[in-house]
Order: sequence, then C-alpha cells, then structure tokens
Amino acid sequence: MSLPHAILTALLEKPSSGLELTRRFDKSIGYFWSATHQQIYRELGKLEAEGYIRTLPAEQPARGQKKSYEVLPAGRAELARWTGASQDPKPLRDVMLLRLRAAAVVGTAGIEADLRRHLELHRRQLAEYQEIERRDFPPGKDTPQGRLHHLVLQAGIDLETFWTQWLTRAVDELAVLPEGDTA
Amino acid sequence: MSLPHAILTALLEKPSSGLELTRRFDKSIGYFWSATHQQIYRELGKLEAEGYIRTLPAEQPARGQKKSYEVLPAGRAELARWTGASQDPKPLRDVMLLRLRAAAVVGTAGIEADLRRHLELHRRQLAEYQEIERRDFPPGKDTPQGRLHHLVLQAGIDLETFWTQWLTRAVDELAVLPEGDTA
DNA sequence: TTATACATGTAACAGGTTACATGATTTG
DNA sequence: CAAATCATGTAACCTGTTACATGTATAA
Repeated sequence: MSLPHAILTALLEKPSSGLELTRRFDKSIGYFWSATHQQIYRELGKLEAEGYIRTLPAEQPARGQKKSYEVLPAGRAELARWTGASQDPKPLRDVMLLRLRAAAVVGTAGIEADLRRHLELHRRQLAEYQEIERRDFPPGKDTPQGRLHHLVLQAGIDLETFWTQWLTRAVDELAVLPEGDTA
Repeated sequence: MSLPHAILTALLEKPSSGLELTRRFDKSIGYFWSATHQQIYRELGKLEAEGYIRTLPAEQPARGQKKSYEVLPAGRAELARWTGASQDPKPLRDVMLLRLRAAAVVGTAGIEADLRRHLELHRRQLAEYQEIERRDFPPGKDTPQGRLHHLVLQAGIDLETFWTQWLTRAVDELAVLPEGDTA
C-alpha cells in the first residue's frame, strides 16, 4: 500500500501526466520507490475513482492524449494520515545474501564475478548520489523541505557506502576460499 | 524466483517438513529471506512436481501427517546454477524514506514517534545479530562454510548499524524542524 | 508518407499476504 | 473426551512484472 502514496507525493510536488510521473520515478522518488508506467496508470485510475485526484480541467481525456492530474483535498488528507501512521519495518530480503548462503552448500563457482559486478554498480550509484548532493545541497542555506530531502538522500549514500564496503570484503574473503563445493 | 532456492538451500542443510522449514525461516535464512508457511507449502508442491525434491521414503503422505522432504540431484544442480548465475541487484524500496519525502509536503506530524520506534526495533535486531556472532563465530577456528555464513551475518550487522545511526540522525533533525505542513 | 517518439492503456502471469479449513496428536 | 497444539493445506486478493496494443504528434 505504498505506491498510491508515492504518486500522491509526486503529484503534490507537481501535477503531472502518467508519463511525466514515470519519468520522475526514474529519478528522485524512484531511487527508493520504483514503478513502471503500467503500475502508475493502473494506480492513477484507482486514485481518481477514490476521489483522491482528478484530471486537470483544461485537458480533454482521450486515448493517446496527454492527461494531467492534480491532488484533491481528500488525497492530501489521506497522504498525511498515512505518513504519520505507525508502520512496521519490512524484514530484509536480499538475493545476494541468499546466494552466499547457498554457495556455502553447493559451492562458490561463478559468484565472485557477480560480486565484482555488483560492487561496480553500487560504486556508480554512490557516485551518482554524491553528485546529486553536491548539486542540490550545497553547504549553508537549507529549508525544512531541503533538510528532509537531504536526510533521505543521506540514507541512499550511506546504504551504497555500506554495499561497496561489504562487497569489497566479500570479494576478498572469496579469494582466499577453496573453490567448488564446500559441503 | 528466489523462494524455491531458499528452500533448496534450507533442505540441503537439513531435510525437513514444511512446518520445520517455516520455523527455520523464522531464524537463520529468514533473516534475509522471510516466508510464511503458506508460501512454503505451495513452493514445496512445485519443487516436488519439478523433480527437485522428494518426500523421505519412510513417511506416508496424509493430511495432518508430517511429511519431510530431501533434495534430489536435479535440485542441487539447479541451486548451483542459480547461485552462480548473474543477477541484477534490486533497486532499494523503503517505506520510511518515502514517508519522509511525503512529510516534506504534508508535514511531519506523527512521524517522529515512529522513527523512534523503528530505532528501537533496529537496535534490538542489531543486538540479536551480535549475540549470534558471539555464539556462533568465536575468534579462531573457521571453516569455509563458517566464513560464508559469517559474511552474511556481517551484512546484517552492518545494515542494522546503518539504520540505528541514520534513524538517530533523523530523529535529531526532526527535533529542530518546525512542526506541521512544510509546504 | 512513413518512421519515430509521445502517450495511454490491456492482459496474463508470478509472488507475497491474509484469512480460513481440516486432520492428527498430545495432554489435562 | 475436550482443548490445545501440531501439521498441512485452500482460496481470495493485492502488488509487481512482462508483453503487447493502440492512438497522436512530429520530423525526415
């Protein structure tokens, strides 16, 4: 139950059409809540049916025609309710950790190359976040929204930092391990 | 497509029944790949149909009767293939980060209490992991499997450490922010 | 005029969640 | 024998993924 709230947040930041939302999800909000255009269109339909958003009056709705949405008061209220409500953290679910556990039983063949590949991917993501930080959050002037956005970005930076460090360690550990089936 | 491989790994470590698997998923493997008993039974059925596992000969299959499974050679081969195959990391998806982003638009009311609650939960999880480390990985003697298991546990410890630090920071930041709608 | 990009969708499926159903075994 | 617990399952639903369908505007 988070995608509708991600969309409400994005639409409050700026009224948009489905495709514009999809593009914005590829940056910014998508860094911690990704969505495809199919999901977004499906959800926009639901949100409109529930009275949380509406199409901007100016535009005529037609297939293939751009259709922009804005958030209604009920939508803002629902987002505020959801934001402040208590929610349990989801347990960790990570494929690479599972693969290492499996490797302890069936052998480590092939996994080291993918660990290195992931390390490179996380390094790039970290660099991208750091670039955003340099660009959007220069020292000094900060607004309340800016501090919150920076806090979220900081989580991304810290998480990518963790992964690069841990993957580096994992690659080192695997190097000194005997190859093949360890069972 | 990871649950079947999580189950194959668990069954290779020790042949088990559905409920025993469920219990073991609540510890150990479930720390990074959780599953409910409904998922597990459903998946055991599929794995058996595909010829990856079989019921231990000793037991007769009947509703309400314990039914233990073991992994067949084809299952071990599939697990080894999957473990060594290249897989893309999944993008981050975290509700709390989304909520902070939403709070920048609709206000921070209510979120600080839940940040504190999460901080406490992550502190407890971290303590639990550290206890496991003390118990299962004393300095000195280490086998290849042990090193891999320890590596996975280390990821859990590092992640929980990250969350406790970041949440501490988040609570501090919120404290100096004006209440209510920041838009 | 046709190819390309823009824009909005539909359909089928896979995986995870929640609620419920049913039989077997133990123990008070 | 009644209640609790162990154990296996079914069904409905929600979310996310993948593949495909369709119409509009623009530029070569």
